[in-house]
Amino acid sequence: MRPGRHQRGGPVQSTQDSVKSSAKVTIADVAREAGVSKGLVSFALNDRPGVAADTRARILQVAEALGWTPSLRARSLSSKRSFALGLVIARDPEVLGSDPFFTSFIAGVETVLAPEGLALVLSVVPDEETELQTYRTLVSDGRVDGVFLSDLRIDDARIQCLADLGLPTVTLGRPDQPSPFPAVSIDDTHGIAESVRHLAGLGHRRIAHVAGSPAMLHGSRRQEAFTSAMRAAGLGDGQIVETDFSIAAGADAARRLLSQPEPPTAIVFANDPMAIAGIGVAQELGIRVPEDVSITGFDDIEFARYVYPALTTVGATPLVWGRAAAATLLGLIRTGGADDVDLPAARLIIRGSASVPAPG
Amino acid sequence: MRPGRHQRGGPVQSTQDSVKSSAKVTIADVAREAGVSKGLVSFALNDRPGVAADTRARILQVAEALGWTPSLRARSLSSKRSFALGLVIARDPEVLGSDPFFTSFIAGVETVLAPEGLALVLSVVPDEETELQTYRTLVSDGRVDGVFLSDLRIDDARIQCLADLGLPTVTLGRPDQPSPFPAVSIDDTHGIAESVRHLAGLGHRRIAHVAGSPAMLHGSRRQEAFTSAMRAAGLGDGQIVETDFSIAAGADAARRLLSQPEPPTAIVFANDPMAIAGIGVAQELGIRVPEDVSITGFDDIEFARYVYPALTTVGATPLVWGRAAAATLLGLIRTGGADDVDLPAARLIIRGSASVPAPG
DNA sequence: CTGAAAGCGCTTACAG
DNA sequence: CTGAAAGCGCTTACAG
Repeated sequence: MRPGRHQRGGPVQSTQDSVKSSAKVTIADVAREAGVSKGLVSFALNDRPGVAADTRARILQVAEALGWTPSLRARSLSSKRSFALGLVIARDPEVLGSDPFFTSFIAGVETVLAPEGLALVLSVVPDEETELQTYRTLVSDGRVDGVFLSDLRIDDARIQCLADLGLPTVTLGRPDQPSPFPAVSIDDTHGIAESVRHLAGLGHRRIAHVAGSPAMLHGSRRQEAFTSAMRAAGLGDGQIVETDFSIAAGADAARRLLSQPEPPTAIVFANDPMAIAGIGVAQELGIRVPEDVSITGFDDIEFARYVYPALTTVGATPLVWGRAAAATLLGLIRTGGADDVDLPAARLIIRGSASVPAPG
Repeated sequence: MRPGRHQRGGPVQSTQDSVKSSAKVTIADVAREAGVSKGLVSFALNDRPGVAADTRARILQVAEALGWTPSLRARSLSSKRSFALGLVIARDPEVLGSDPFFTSFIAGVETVLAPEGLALVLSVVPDEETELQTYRTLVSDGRVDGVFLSDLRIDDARIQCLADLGLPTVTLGRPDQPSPFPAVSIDDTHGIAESVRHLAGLGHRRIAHVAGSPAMLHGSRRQEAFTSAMRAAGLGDGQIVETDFSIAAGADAARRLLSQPEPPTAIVFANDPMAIAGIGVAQELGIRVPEDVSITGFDDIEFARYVYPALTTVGATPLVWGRAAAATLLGLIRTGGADDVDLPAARLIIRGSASVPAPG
């Protein structure tokens, strides 16, 4: 079949012309039909006080009968709202693809937005400068009524930027600086500490950590959690290799750690994709998992259950996080304030990739 | 630290009041300052003919000086456009998370939308009925000027729905029915055929296929490609297990195939996540990859390079696809018509998971 | 080539 | 509790 040229409204014919004609009903039609003013229809629609109960009922009934849907565009212009929330993701798309966090997070967000008639505007940008520019454009275009701020960084410049823009924001996690925005957080240090204790309990002494980026809050926080858990277990500081959270960097780190004269007997990875790459590297080097080296991850992505050996990891709940963040942002926008939310800590899920170290 | 309550505009103070005051500049200010009518400013902004070159230059210069950004909301209301494109994804979020297709696709879309000042509205819905309802809402709200239709299905009801709604659409792949919409496609049958030929060339005779959902166009098309390639190689029809493309189903299928008395010596998986699960299952069963069973995938997700053995697979290019689809949809919206686009066929990428079968 | 005016479809004070 | 009117900030025929 050769590529062809398509015009709008081609071979497939519309069978529902009623849809199109009914799309033209306006508030004026409803007002006339109900015998009231447009203003009153608006009041009834928006549940504002000052409309007699029976009048309101009649208005809503007429609206229903006429198939009236208030024009979002007109409402936006006059009320200066956009009925949409924004999420800007600044990551290399290649890296992004291997991290299922955002798709689950977005699915969680949608469960609260959809029933409210709100939309999600998504941007994927290559770097922080573009991200800041995107926020400015989003605000000057009036595209969104608020945004989610993810992947918090050390001294995150985006917080001041969003505060300057006056854009209602919810941060995913608590920033390391004064922030005017509510934070929806999940404790991830607990899971790292649990991982270390689990491995120490199995008898491991040389435990290494493949950390995420120290410039990112969850990277540095997990690294700190690792260090203090190691000390608490009397195992010293433990060897640490920092990465940018990417699979490639995780594989490199694993290769470096396992190629040493005295390699660790266990490695705690800061996320699942790196841990899975770590399993691959070990196998490639002829090092058995978990007999020769135990491996743990973080996130519990779906792959974790299906690689071999199945990955012992910390279970994050991005869907729940998305739901909570959306509810909080909505509350902030509607009431002008919102409380911080602390989600239940992520817990260790024990599978096959960690076991007692081989003797010797 | 205890959760606290946040008000808008808290401790962080705005340092750029100019931003806020300049946000109030309207077309009337520009018109007055430039000594012309609002209409003429609008004409100049939109590059419409009928404005003297020097007048246009003066207007744009004044606009620049005043820091005027035309109000998207006002433009939307009067021009009946929304300056946004939509993507609705109907998948289980868990399954979605393991498939990096959409994040890369979206990144590709963004590269063309951002420079045009257009936004992407994203919806993740649980099922087809909700998806259809989402399109209707998108249209009646005037949220988007067009949408991308992905994951094409056999007898896809969404095409008629979108045609009825009169919503400009680009389909990812060519539907199996008359469609009024341009299609942006990538040939994936070629890659499957290449996989079969590669395996046959290595000496495999018993080759199985873990197919995707037969209700989905790319699932059934890849399956047909497998069958005809097998016949062309004189290897019969080959054993086929159908799945829903999920990792879990892929693992089940692999387990079933490999637990037979006379298991296949090679398995062609319809996507990478299932193939990776297949490698895991084989290892779990003590079956060596590729010595005892060769495995190939489809997509070339990032993980494919980092599992062990690295996955021989077919390289898809979702980023390129996103770019082409966005360009096509834009063209359709602006000119009322657009040509189909055929992207270069996905090609086989040879890595370590497929080799000559063990003798015997 | 340019201006004055109506219109897009709502919301929101302001009167009564 | 309800109505009449102005306003949100653009675009678009219609005149000239």
